[in-house]
Amino acid sequence: MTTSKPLFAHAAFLFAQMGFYVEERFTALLAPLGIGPRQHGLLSVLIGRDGQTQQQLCEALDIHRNVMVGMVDELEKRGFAERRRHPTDRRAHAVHLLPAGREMHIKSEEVLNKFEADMLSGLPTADGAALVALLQQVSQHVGLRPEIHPALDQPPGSRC
Amino acid sequence: MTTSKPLFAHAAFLFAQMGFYVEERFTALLAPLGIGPRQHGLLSVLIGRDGQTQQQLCEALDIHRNVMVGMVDELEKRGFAERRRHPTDRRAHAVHLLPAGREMHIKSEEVLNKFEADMLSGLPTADGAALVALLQQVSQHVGLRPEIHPALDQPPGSRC
DNA sequence: TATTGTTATACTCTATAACTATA
DNA sequence: TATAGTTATAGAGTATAACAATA
Repeated sequence: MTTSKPLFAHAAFLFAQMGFYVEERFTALLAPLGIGPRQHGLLSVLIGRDGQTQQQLCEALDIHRNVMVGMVDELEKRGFAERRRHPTDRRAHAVHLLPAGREMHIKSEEVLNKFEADMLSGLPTADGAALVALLQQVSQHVGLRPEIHPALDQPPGSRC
Repeated sequence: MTTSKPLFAHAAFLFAQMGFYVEERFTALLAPLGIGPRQHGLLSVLIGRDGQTQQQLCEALDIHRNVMVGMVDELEKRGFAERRRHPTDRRAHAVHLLPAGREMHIKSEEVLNKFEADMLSGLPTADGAALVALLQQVSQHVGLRPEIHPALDQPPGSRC
């Protein structure tokens, strides 16, 4: 049997296709705010818990520590967060949200919610919820931790 | 109301997360065969219809024509396909599959099917089918054409 | 004048490695 | 010796523009 399904019938193709679409579209929608998807993700993690070290932020978002430097630099430059001395480890920085950062996160999450509503508006609401639930199950089943974006997962040895 | 859902509850995050995962994992699984996901996609399109021009392949996969040159170069180098004269347009090349290309496609599709089976093995089969159906609906609703990977969609003016 | 395929150049993103100051 | 943060350099991938042959 070698009838070779078309790409559109493949779950993997659909995942990759939707992944690229979301990345591209969300980037475009956030552009007027002057931030990108990763900045939004970083703000979200900081909203969840303030004062984390850059290392912890790296692990939460699965981003390399070299890249995190630039991301926190930009948060500081925009007045969204600031580096403070870590209470117990003088090597580390504690990254703290500032009011402007919280305001920006509110705006970017509005953009995100509207984007998702539009994206799923072709489906009955029950189906949209079912889709999210199924996605969560698959994500968990393949070993992706919540809150983690597997952009840089393959380096065999060390990371972050 | 500003309770800010965690990232893991967001459909957009889950799509992006799964998209990266699939891209990365499928790349790793294909590596022993010496090809990448895009090569598999190109073979799939050629299986569907032989002798298309590079331009048509560009449109089918939404890949820039400059990139397609290199991709077809590699197909030729590996003996998977060859450029022939187009029957009616002497500017164009007709890309034809060779037996080795068909064999490679069989192998790479086996890899893909096994990968997908593993990925969805945590779900009841009915749920897996439902997930694929929902993904297709959403993909179509947001304007993604079947067989098309929106990697390079944003350039406002021309493309391909 | 527009289109197909091609090549060259520039730019972005990321990976690797090294360095410092602490632990 | 190992870790947090930082910086610099090199590589992969992609976009832009230009070109020759043909429509």
